[in-house]
Amino acid sequence: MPQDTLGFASHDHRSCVRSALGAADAACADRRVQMTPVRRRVLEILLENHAAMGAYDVLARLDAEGLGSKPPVAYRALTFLVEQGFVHRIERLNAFIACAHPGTAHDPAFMICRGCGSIAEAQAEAALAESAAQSGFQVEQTVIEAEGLCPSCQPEAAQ
Amino acid sequence: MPQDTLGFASHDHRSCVRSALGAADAACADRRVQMTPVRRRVLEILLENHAAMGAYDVLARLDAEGLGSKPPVAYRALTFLVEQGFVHRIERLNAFIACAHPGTAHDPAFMICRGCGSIAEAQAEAALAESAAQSGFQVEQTVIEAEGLCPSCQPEAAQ
DNA sequence: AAGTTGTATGTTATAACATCACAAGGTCAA
DNA sequence: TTGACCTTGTGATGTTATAACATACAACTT
Repeated sequence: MPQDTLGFASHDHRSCVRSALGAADAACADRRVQMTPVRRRVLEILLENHAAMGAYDVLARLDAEGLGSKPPVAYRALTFLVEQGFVHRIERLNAFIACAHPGTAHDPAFMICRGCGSIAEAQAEAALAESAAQSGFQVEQTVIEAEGLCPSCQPEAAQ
Repeated sequence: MPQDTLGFASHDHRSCVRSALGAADAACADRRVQMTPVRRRVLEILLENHAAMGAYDVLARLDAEGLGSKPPVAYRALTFLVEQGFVHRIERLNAFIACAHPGTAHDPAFMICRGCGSIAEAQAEAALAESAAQSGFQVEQTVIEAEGLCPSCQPEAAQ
C-alpha cells in the first residue's frame, strides 16, 4: 500500500492522484478550458512525484514519453496548470508542485524542509493584511514560503 | 531635495543612503567581517537605486567602474550582504533590494507593485506559526511577498 | 623575514531556468 | 469550408546562478 507524506503526515497516495486528476478534469470542463494530453500528463507527473520538480525535470519525463522535448512545451503546460490552480510554483526553488488542496480557492503557503526537501502545503494567514491596510497597498497574490526542518529531520539535525 | 518612496511614502533618500552605509560599516566592524570595496559599492548601488535590481544589473555597474566583470563577483558580494542582513533577496523577481530597516533583526515581507515595480518592505507577521506548530515543522526562514497595486497605481488600474 | 592560514578576488566554463518568434496542426462554430 | 482561436512543434536566444580552480593579500607565528 503506497504511502507518502502530505503535511508531513501519511496518506494513501495512489487514491489522491486519482481523485486530483478527476477533480482537475471536472474543473476544466466547468471552465471550458482544455485538459490536453500534455497538460494532463504534466499534472499526473507532479501528483505522482509528490515533490517539487523543476520544469526541466518535468520536461525530461515528457521527452522520454514522446510528449515533447523543448522547454516551451513544459513551461506552457505548467503555466496553464498554475493558472487553473492545479499546481503551485515554489519561488524559492524555481520549482513546481501539485496542489494539495485542489478545488478550494486559496493562497497557498509552503513549509520546505532543508533536510529532506519535502514540502507541506498549508493555508496562509493574512500575513500582510495590517501592513497593506496601513499603506493602502492592494494585495492580489501572495507568496509565503518557510524553510526549516520537518519533524523527521529535526532529531538528525540536533546531533 | 531628493525624495523617493519607502513604504509608498516619501522620505529624504540621500540621508538614508548615508546612514545605511554607516550602519553597515559599523555592523561589520562589530561582527569582525570585512566591508570590502566591492561589497560596500554593491550595497551603495542598491541603496541609491532604491529598487530591486538583478544581479546582472549590479554587475554591469561594477563593470563600468572597474570593480569586476564576472558573475561571481556580483553574486559573492550580494550573498555576503544578504547574510549580513543589509540586503534582501526578492524570490519572486530573482532580484535584490537594500534593507529598509537595517540594524534590527527581522523577517522581511514585501509588497511589490505590478504597476510601477516599486517595493515596500514591511514586517512579517507569523504567517505560518499555526500550521508549523500543528505539524511540528521548525521554521528557520520565511519568504513573504505580495504582488498587487500600490496606492499610486490603483486609480490608473481602475480605468 | 619566511612560513602558514584564512578570507577575498579573478577567471573560465557551464549549469539551470525561462522566453521569443514563427510555423503548423486541431477544434469548433458561423 | 472558412475563419477565428487555441494548442503544439521547434530553433534560437535570453537570463539567472554556480562549479571549479587559480591568485592575491592580510594577519598571525615562528
